[in-house]
Amino acid sequence: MAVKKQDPSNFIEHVINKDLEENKNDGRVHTRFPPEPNGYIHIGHAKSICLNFGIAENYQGLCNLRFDDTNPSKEDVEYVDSIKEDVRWLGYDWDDRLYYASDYFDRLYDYAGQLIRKGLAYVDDLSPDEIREYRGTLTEPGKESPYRSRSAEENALLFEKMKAGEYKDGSKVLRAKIDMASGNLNMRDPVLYRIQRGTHHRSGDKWCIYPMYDFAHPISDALEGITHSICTLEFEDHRPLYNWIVENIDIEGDSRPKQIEFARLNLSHTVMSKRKLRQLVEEGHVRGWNDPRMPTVSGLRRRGYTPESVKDFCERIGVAKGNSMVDLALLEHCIRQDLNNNAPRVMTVLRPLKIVFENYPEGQVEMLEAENNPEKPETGSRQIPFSKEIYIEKDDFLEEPPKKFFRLAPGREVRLKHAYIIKCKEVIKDEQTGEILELRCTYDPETKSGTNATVRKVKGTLHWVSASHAIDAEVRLYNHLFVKENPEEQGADFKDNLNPDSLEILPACKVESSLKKAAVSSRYQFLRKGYFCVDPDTTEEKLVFNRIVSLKDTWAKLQKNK
RNA sequence: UGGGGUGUAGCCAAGCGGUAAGGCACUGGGUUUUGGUCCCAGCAUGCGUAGGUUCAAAUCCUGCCACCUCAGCCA
Repeated sequence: MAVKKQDPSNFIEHVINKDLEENKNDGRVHTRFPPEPNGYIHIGHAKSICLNFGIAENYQGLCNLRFDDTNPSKEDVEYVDSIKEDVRWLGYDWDDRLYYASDYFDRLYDYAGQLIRKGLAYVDDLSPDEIREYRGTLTEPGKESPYRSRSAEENALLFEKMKAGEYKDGSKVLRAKIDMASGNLNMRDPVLYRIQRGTHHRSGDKWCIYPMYDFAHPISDALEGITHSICTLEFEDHRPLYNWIVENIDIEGDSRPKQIEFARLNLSHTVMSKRKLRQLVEEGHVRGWNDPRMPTVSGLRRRGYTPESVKDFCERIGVAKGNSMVDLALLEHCIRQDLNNNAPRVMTVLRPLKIVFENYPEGQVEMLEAENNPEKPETGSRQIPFSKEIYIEKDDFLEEPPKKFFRLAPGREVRLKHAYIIKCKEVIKDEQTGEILELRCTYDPETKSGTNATVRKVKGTLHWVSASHAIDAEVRLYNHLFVKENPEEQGADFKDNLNPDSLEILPACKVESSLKKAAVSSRYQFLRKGYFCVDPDTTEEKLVFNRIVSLKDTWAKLQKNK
């Protein structure tokens, strides 16, 4: 028995509360997530998954996973496997309620027979082109097919022969007999079954006729006892048809599922249709469905997003009926918040610049204590080596520092995180190119972190790694996949807006040695840089990191606004 | 031009006749050995628009405007 929610958080929960008050569905709440296995799911699907499974959780109801696999020409087990993995990764469980529309093919066929006997469906011999012509237009009514008035007996026989494979693909269809003059085109005798030979990923070659979505979906819902069938806005004008099917078919039990539509998710700086995502994959603009730049669930996972952050995002964006475009910055906020609390900190240098300490003894190494996560003191600390030669970040040094630049410059002092205050004495350059090769600095032994002498304040603190102890790594920086907020605006080819700098590979980074055995998929905060995740491309010889998201950077913002 | 929807801040989004929640973004300030985090403050005399009803309207009524969506034997 479902429990009414006290604080309905969107219009769908209001509807459900009302149904519960009115004692509909014996007090049950039962939803379903019904993907077609014809591609990898993306964050828009995640919104639907969180909605459907979330409602089941909120109301102590149930949510099924059902594959809507009524079109063998487009579907494949590869996709059903990936979808199951992705739903599980998000943290949802369908228990024993994994269904396939194809499981219902026999019953669907029988229900079609029921409609035929009631005189509510007929076999039509019109060609696809003719059906389109007869359908009329948005403003003019359609006209009835000459085959519309066949007897129930004849229709039953014809439909049986369709099933038996006696007709060519596309030569006949089964249509509902509704209203060719309806203002809603979906009600102008919609096609219920088509002849389409092709091996189905589950039923094999058993069938040569397949039910259409509009016929299979409401019946599947009813058979599973779904109470609230949640779908996206473009199905709004299919609702009368959905109801027509449910009302004209005698389903065992008394289930009257209700279709409710909400607005699909649009995210800025990316695209969200399977067709376009497929195009990016097939034309090689990305490295696959799980490329870390893709908004697919598998892409987000490889990028390093946590399921918690994705679910948090789905909750924050809300559920409504107005088309909207959510700012990618909100997704980034969600993962930053999660990882700020949970990711261990490490020091890495992405673009190394060497520093030699003139006053540090040759060959000496000392171990310094570094906290693992200031947000979680209980995670303790580790020891990191300090020595005569270290690397700092190239852009943490400027020969001619502008105002408000708090980092290193000739004659200036900064603190090295967890270590000492240092001073820049000399800049060594390539005589030919003028390129800065290394810095000569001194360190102040009185200023070791954690000692009393640390009362001395300097404006800037830099991260660093000991040159001889650091290990090499490749770091992949990701930026927006598209340069425009809405890549598909005004009919422009979305691919023209692809960001040429969406992937930046830094092959020669220096990372602290504690990362040596970092497990694939583990996440870290690279101090002052961002959150990073070990990519599966990592091998014994080569560490590879993905940047999940940068840290907020007010200095960079200042520069940009100038 | 027919049917179905939607208009609340730069972006999402609550609100359901009693005088505009919250989040993101943005802007100031404080703390800080991460220019991170955290904290504080600011950010719609206004709810597409014009009328009407009411003591009282984002909420109810009427007209208008804008945008989305539908003419697959896809889902």
